[in-house]
Amino acid sequence: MSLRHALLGLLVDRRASGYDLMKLFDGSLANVWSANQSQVYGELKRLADTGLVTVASEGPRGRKEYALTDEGLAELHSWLVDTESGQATRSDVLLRVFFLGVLSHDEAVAFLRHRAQLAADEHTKLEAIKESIASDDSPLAVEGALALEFGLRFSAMREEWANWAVGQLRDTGGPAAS
Amino acid sequence: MSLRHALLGLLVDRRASGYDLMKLFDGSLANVWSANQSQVYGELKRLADTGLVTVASEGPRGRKEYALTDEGLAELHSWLVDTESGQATRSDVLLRVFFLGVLSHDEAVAFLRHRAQLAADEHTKLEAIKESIASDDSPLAVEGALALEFGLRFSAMREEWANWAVGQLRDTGGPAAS
DNA sequence: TCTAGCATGTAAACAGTTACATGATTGC
DNA sequence: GCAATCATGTAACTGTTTACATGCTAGA
Repeated sequence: MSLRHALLGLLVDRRASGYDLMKLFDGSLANVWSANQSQVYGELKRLADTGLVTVASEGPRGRKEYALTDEGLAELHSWLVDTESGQATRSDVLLRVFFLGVLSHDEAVAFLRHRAQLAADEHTKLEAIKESIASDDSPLAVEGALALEFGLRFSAMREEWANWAVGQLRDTGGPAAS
Repeated sequence: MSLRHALLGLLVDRRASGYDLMKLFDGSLANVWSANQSQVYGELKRLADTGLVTVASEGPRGRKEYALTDEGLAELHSWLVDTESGQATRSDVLLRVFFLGVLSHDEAVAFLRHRAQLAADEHTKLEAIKESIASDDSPLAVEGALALEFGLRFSAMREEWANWAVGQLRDTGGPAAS
């Protein structure tokens, strides 16, 4: 249950309404976590019921501004420090790779080339973001830069891997070569 | 909904019962996708209702062996070729990285070092798997090798990134340095 | 006035996890 | 006979998505 912690994290350095938080998800956090409206409002209500956040003020249009409580900060802290690990890796793409044998050689190559292209596109997109945050001095800049670098390295890795994999298929004649 | 396609994929080169499929998930596919018993049995029933698989034979203890139908193979094929992309990246770890500012410098460093260690451990584990599959000549060996290489590159990348990130914290004094 | 954007919520469905429940068969 | 393993299923709960529903308010 990380959505809860994402909300707590966002409330650390600002108060915000559900609406504000949704925009933050679509903005700064988009490459890392996503959430939709239903989920955000529901979770905020639950967080308020549990006392991890409070309704700090109510504005026009029924706007409710939420603020983090001490309990909420404590919960966030323990989640951050917590030595979990039980992440059941689930990769849509690797699952497809596993069944590449069902495709013809050409189809399999096209699949991998497409993957390489998607990774390259993402890399370009992240480079652009890197340029833009280099100038401004927003909060989350330090942590954002760490996450960004992860994305850059990951997309580069994926592109290299996909190109390597195309070579592998060529060498072996490929799975189910027609 | 990839579980459905994982099942179809596993049924391509063998017939299997729900029980067999669960073991396949825990075995060959464990690093790529996971599924539990309830899910497998439920999905198989649904697949049979839709005609994507059939009950090929019934054995002792109520064992039902499922086989892929032509419709099932067609569905698998179109899933493989399908140019999706809309994968909402959700990274538990990067989410934590984003909120690293809540932790003290030492805690943040410990977090990243732990990440580096986990990645290194995974790399070691995958190296061992690579040795073991080099010898035997099972089906899925070609595709499995592609997925394995992805895992090796990814774990190496994660370890390098985490170590780099520790250096970044040191340079900047770190978020919320105490 | 009217549109765009602010703002919150509910309902239904799907996906996935955990726990419980049952019973047959094989091999020792 | 007993234990291990084979084999299937149900119920309850959590998380996520999609769609629907409602209404206010600021500004052109």
